[in-house]
Amino acid sequence: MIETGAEPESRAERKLRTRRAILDATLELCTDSSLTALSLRQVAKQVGIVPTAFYRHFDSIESLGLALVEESFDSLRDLFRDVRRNARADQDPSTSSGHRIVDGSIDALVDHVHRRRDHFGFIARERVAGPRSVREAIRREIELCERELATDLALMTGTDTWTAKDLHVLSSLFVTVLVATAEQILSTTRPEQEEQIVATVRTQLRMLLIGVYQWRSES
Amino acid sequence: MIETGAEPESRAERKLRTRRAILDATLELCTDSSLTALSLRQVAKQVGIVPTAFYRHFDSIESLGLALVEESFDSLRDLFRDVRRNARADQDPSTSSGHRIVDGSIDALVDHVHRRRDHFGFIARERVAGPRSVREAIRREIELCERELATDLALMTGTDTWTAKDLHVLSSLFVTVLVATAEQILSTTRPEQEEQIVATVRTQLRMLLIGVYQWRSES
DNA sequence: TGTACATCAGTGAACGCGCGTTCACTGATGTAC
DNA sequence: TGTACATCAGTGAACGCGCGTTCACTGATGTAC
Repeated sequence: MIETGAEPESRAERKLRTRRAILDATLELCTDSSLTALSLRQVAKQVGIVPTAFYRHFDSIESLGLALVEESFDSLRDLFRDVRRNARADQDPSTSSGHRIVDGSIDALVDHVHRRRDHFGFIARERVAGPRSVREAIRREIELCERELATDLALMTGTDTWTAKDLHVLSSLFVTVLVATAEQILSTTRPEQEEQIVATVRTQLRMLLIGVYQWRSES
Repeated sequence: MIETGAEPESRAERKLRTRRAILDATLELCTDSSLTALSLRQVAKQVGIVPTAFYRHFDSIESLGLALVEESFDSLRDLFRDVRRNARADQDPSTSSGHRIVDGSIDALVDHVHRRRDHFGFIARERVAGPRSVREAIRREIELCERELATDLALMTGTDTWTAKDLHVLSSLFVTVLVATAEQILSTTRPEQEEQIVATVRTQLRMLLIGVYQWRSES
């Protein structure tokens, strides 16, 4: 086939593009309010298709929600990857009490939340207010993240004597603080307020790290 | 007037009773899904009144939501009062590293969350998924709680040299963990899972307390 | 105490509207020969 | 390469239903004299 200026778009490509548009429209439409308050017709209207065309892509708003859980957690895992790379490149906790790892992780968090407000907002909201199946899917993904982070923490200096249980306990606390911080960043638009949030969480993690360095697991 | 067996109910009393029924019906109907997905007609049906009678009590679902924020935070303040009384009765951190205060506070949390699942669930959900005005009202109330807790923390042994800022930072971390724990308790029905949640948060707070006892505020 | 009037919580019909879902369809793209 | 047929993303009419809100109303409770 001879290449022409006008790109030929296959049926499959076009379908994928519409699917993408549905996902984007949904993220945009539920920035406040939640999936459970969103109608199929609103989504179709935003995308520019007739309501019935929606069914070519998803069974229901709920299954569309499950697809959004998957792609939102891709964004969350991107953040985790950045944090991990950051921490590996900066292994000198003895002199800094982990300050640089904390600062770097928070910077990464802020950066990723800004870049994907839609995904992080989606997780924060639907985690408690979405349809049951969506809430459960999010809970499962968060548990995966906690487990993953726990194995990372085991590689840090100072945690070599910890039990697996204690590692998971710490991991879960980090994830809780991370989620709460993301929620706070998302709920403000004023930069000086955001700086305050960041300064607060930085101090919180430093306080916590002091405890971590002193902690000895009970057999 | 002569007292009879059948109680005479004034118009005002009857109105209050209906108002109460509307509040209760709303809490029950939105245990999953959120206020924004709730219709005035659903509420009226549950209460057993005609939809238009709703307007005798509230302008809209949103203003009904604001009333529920107030009464839900009454429950939260009850919890805070219990925790405070508990902590005051048990002032011996030197020997226990605050273990007994932590344990007592967590017990109080679990107890109150069970007794008012509806109120705590309402706060957790509408905090991120409610109508804007409801979200804002909840944010304000939580900030009040944080400030209140900060002044309580100032009275604890060991924090006498802390800056006001650091006290608030710590207070906000406690509230974050408290909210997250309440959310987790609410999302499970299996007792053994709840024990696990409680054990986890107990360890988390103990780790944190070690850091707190070592913390020195920078001038 | 009795009467005449005011108040107001709750009623019920009606409205226009957006909802999810069904169904038969169109017409461009893809495939088999 | 050309033709005949299959696929299938998107269309558009139609359905019965629940929505918020309006309006004029009813009848029990409350109040003034």
